[in-house]
Amino acid sequence: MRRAADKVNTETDLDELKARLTAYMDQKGLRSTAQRRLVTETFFEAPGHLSIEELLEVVRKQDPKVGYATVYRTLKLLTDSGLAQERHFGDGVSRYEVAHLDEHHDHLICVRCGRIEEFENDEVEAMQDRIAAAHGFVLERHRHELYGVCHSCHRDRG
Amino acid sequence: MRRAADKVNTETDLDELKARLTAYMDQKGLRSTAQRRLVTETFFEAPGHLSIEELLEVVRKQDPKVGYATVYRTLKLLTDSGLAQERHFGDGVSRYEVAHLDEHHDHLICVRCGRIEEFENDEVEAMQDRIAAAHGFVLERHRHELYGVCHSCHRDRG
DNA sequence: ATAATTGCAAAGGATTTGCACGAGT
DNA sequence: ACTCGTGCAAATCCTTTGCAATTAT
Repeated sequence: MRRAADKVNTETDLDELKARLTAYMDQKGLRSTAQRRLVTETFFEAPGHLSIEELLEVVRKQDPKVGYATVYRTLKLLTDSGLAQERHFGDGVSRYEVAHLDEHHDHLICVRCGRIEEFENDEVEAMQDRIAAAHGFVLERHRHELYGVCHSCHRDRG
Repeated sequence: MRRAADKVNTETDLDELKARLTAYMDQKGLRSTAQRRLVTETFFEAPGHLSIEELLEVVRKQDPKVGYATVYRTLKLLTDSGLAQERHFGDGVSRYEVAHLDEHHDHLICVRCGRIEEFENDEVEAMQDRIAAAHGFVLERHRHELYGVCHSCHRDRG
């Protein structure tokens, strides 16, 4: 089990991600195009929690002709294949992060500067299962976000 | 401290809510109109987690001429005054619930039928404070949602 | 009277979709 | 060849806003 603090995807992770994507696309009869390769690799290598707009900006440095629709469609493909996860932090835009292959984590969001940190807590996870069970629910997933003021913002202006 | 299971607002709650709203409006120099009274009372008496559309539907049974904008604006007023809270459960619409005056709770959402239940767990709350502190955050609020299959959906189709 | 509120319709922002053209298999 | 993918623009969905008419104070 990796720790949530390991933010950067290693080269091995990247290979693993690409392999999974290829497998998924083969199985569905989908095609490997230059745009898809560009978008997916950019996404896999980028830091987490990007919006479509942010991702497109990076992508266009390589190929300025790529359109919004392609990025939306490619992220949908990644989400469907389980390699990306869509997140909403309340600012109206969808953000995506690479699905970590062997861990689960949640988020701390600074309400002043927007910085996003990750955390992971097995006790909370265990408690969630118990809560769900007590309500007769079979848990599939959850969302757990803590909003507050991060250390540097707190230092800077009380 | 009331329990999250007490879903229906009592008559006393209703009076308290109205009193707070009146106080807020007086202080801001806002006016009491027939539409506002209708929207706010409908909202206060309705079960939690309504979308604007759902609320408007109920409101229009009393007065079919009320428009979307009025409901949006009134809910904004309620949110600003602290009497309503806006929620997003991932289906693209904003939902609102009456701000409970003396409790905090989170949500369990059935991914099949959309049913929403509430839960409350002090241990989890305490843990959140510790997690935030460990990351140097001062916590303001959080979001904790459990998505799964509820008992009746599970019974009905596995 | 004065200023706030309403309802409509138009504008906004994010995301999706239709379609003709282009590219992968 | 055949089908899927792309890029553009138009369409859609939810929400906000401008404005003239209406209403509360």
